[in-house]
Amino acid sequence: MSGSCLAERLGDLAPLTVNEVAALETLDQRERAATRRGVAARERSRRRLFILKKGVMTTSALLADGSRQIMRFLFPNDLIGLPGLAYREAPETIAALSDCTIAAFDRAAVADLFVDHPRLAALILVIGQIERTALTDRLAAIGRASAKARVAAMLIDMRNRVRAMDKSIGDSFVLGLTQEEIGDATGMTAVHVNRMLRQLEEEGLIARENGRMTFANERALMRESTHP
Amino acid sequence: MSGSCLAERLGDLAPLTVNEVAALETLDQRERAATRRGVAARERSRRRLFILKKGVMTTSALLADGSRQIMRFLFPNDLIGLPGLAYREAPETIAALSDCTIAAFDRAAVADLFVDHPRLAALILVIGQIERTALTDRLAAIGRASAKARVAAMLIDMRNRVRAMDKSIGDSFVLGLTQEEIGDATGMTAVHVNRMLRQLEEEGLIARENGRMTFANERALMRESTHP
DNA sequence: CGTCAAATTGAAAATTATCAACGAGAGTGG
DNA sequence: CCACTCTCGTTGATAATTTTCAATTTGACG
Repeated sequence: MSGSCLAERLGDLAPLTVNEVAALETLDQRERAATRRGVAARERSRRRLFILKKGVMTTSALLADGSRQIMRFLFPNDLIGLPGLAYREAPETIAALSDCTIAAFDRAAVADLFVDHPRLAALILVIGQIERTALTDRLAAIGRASAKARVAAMLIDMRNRVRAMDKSIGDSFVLGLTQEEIGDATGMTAVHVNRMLRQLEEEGLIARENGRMTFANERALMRESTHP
Repeated sequence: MSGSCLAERLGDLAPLTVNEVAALETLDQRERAATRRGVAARERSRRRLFILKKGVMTTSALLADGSRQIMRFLFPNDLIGLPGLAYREAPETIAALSDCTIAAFDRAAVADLFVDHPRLAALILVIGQIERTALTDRLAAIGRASAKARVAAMLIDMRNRVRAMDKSIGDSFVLGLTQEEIGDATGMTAVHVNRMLRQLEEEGLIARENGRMTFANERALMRESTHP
């Protein structure tokens, strides 16, 4: 099927009418590939709306002193570039963590879509609010939780998102992140991330072999993630 | 004038047509008062869209251990409850820092509005993204900046927002926050907030008398706010 | 005057960062 | 195939930051 992936995403939130699907399919969707570490940095200044079709990406902000804060991990079907609808200069830096495929939509065309199909606009608004809620959750975690709790929370969150794509995944999955990336997302040093992972492992909450992460005691891990 | 305050807010982003303004004015807007510390907590479960007309409020999340993370400070004309459009249970706890007046809109009526006036929907979407960008900025600050930098950044941000309401304000303003509230917003202890304020004062960046804050050296304060 | 929330301060403890070093594994060019 | 280099993970020692605990102090207010 050649269906629009935007239709697929919006359809997850609410059933779409045939008309709406048809309208979404008229959108010119331009595919592009991005390779690991091949930062799609140039996308920063463009104001396109993307959907990630394959792979994992991050959005992050670079700070004055060169440190980085990862804002969000993007999984297939995630929308990228919504803030670009509000700002001339999209403030997001986008990077691919693995080989990725993205589909780009013209911003103006999306805006036109809203006129004929206001319900689609509402769904995009809903997506924006869902993302925002995820951000506030992270803000609370980073602001108030201990380093170990933040790492535990990120592991659980990642597992849940990986599982959302592949229902067959249980408590073992491949976390395709370096410890530095985990640190950039949770606001701590790579070295400290290492120590926290080690602690979680020594306490029997997780196990690690190669890049594979296994939740040995998910209940305890969950408890740990809500610690002060 | 009895004009809709929602029209006022949206009109700040882009000129509205007469039709759009008229449509906004048909919205039933129910005024309500909230007093300092009189947490509008019950609003948590309701799914209303509010506009703050007078006073200052906060949205915050309460964590498992009783600590609090302030997500956002709300000033007059700010929209409250957008996330409620996406979730049955709005995850925000709203509290009034001073005596406030709010205007409530029915969520369903707002949704109906989108059908006839898609451009208004787009503007609401823009507001959502602006708020979101503010959140990502705070996430980066809390995740990566030092305590002193976070306090400095918050002071500057607050001054800017106060000044946005009252152009006559220069580098001296009343910061109506306790040090504990500053701590809840920046992710640190009230005691440490105190020490950081003291340091900023001793370094000649700010001055304090009663509740009044004065930027003695705004340039240096700005520099401090972008520190690692 | 009594009381209460908020601000302030010092001392000690806990958390997290920094620095420096080493090892394992993956590619790469000779 | 073998150095070689590079990134990533790991670890220890030490320093810096931030929290915690425990008093005071201050100012507003009934």
